[in-house]
Parts: sequence; C-alpha cells; structure tokens
Amino acid sequence: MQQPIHRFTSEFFKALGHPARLVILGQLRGGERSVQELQQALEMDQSSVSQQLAVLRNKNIVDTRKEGTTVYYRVRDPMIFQLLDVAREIFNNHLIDTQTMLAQLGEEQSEATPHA
Amino acid sequence: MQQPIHRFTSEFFKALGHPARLVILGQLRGGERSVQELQQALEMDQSSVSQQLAVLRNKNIVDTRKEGTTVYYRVRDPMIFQLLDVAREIFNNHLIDTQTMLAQLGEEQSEATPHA
DNA sequence: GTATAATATCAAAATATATAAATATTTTCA
DNA sequence: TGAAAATATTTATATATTTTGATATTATAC
Repeated sequence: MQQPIHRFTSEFFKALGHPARLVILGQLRGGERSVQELQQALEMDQSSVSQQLAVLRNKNIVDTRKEGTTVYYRVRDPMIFQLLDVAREIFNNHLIDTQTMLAQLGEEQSEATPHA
Repeated sequence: MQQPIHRFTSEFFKALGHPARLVILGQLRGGERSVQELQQALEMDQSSVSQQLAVLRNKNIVDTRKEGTTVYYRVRDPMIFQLLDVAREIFNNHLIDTQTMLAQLGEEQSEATPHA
C-alpha cells in the first residue's frame, strides 16, 4: 500500500484527472505544441493553461523545448496515448452498458404496462 | 473541452488517483473480494475502506454482490486491468529514464573530475 | 424482539487542488 | 537600455478530497 508503484501511479492518474489536462494531451497527440496554440485550443487564459501545464510537467508527463520566447510541449512517453485509448474504450463500453440498461428498463416498463 | 468524454475520463482517472484504491483494484484482479478481505489486505480501518469503495462504486468502476451480511466487490470492466498494466509500463519506463539520467549524470561528473 | 456481525453513511477537521488576478521572468528587438 | 511578447510563478480564495471517529443500516442467529 505504501509501495512506490502505487504512490507513483496514483500521482500519475491524479495528474490525468482534469478535463483541461486531457484536452492538452489530446492536442499533443498531433506532436509538440506551443503554449499559445494550447491556449487557443483550450480557450483558457494564459495563466490557467500555464498552471495546468505545470502539473503535467511536475509529474514528468510532458517535456518542453524552448525556442526564443516560445515554449513547445510534448508528451514524454507515447504510451500515455495508449492509456488514453484504453480509457476511451472503457468509456465506450460504459456507454453501451448504460444504453443497454436503459433499453432493458424500457422493455420491462412496457411489459409491466403493455399498453397504458 | 466540455466534451463528455473528457468529463467522464477525468472523473474516472480521479477515481484511480489514490493509493488505497489502486491496492483495492490490485486485489480485485484475483476475482471478487469481500470488504473484510480488502480491509485485511489494506490494513485500514473499516470506515476508510468502505469510503474508498464508495468512490469506486460511484464511478461505476466496481460492482457489488451481497451474500448475507457480506458484500463482495468486483471490477466491472476487466479493461481496467489493462489500463493499470499500461500505467505500470509507464512507471517502468520512467524508472529506466531516471536511472539512465542518474547514470549519465554520474558519468559526466566523473569526466569533469576524472580522479579527484 | 434483541444481540451481533458486516458494511455503510455522516460529520468535522485537516489537507489538497482549482481558479483568478496580479506580478515576475526570459527573450528578442529597436 | 528599455519596451514588448511569451510564459511562469505567486498569492488569495474557493472548492474538493481525505481522514477519523461516531452513528446508522442490514441481515442473521438466538
């Protein structure tokens, strides 16, 4: 429970646990992006984006490269994207579950009240 | 950014972002477990375990089955384990990175001061 | 019905994270 | 040098999560 792997992994998942940071990572799928580009994609103000980037940086999820006054961000380990893909699959499964559940619920109700 | 997938995914990752909950999921790899069994594995008090389980339950990550007064928990979508596996791989890569980095740092230092 | 075992919920305090606005740093260019 | 652009950091406040201890619920056995 105090194993480093669990400390690391929980910190890591925590860093992914914010919509804005997921959008950032989504953008970085297309390769490196400047802070400006991310700002535009996120429609967030400068400070907020920079702070979200700091979270990802502190957890070593992204790396940076500076060119003049522009800072480019990129994902450090492409396996991150694999992780996001799996999460998306789970999301899809979950949606299907919910739909199935709702559909079944619908059927049961119509059975209970065949032609109210 | 307000896309449901990102809201869902961030909530989901947040739920994974706690060491105790990762231990719980680790235990559930071996199939369903009672709260008692989890309590012992976690070495945490009853209330805390129950609350961590509630988090996983609220995010639909686990399902339960009741038998008498005993409640058994299981992971809802086995793909969760795949996710944890990818996270572990990232952890390993990261370790290697760190080690490599430290090793290089060591080399550089010895080069700078060949035989102090 | 009462006691007991297993689990869940509640409530309060401690801690962590998020948000927003202001300020600081770094780099370039005139 | 000093102004401007891009990014980062700081600070304060708001909000959320964690933790602990107490209490509540549910099912079983007596």
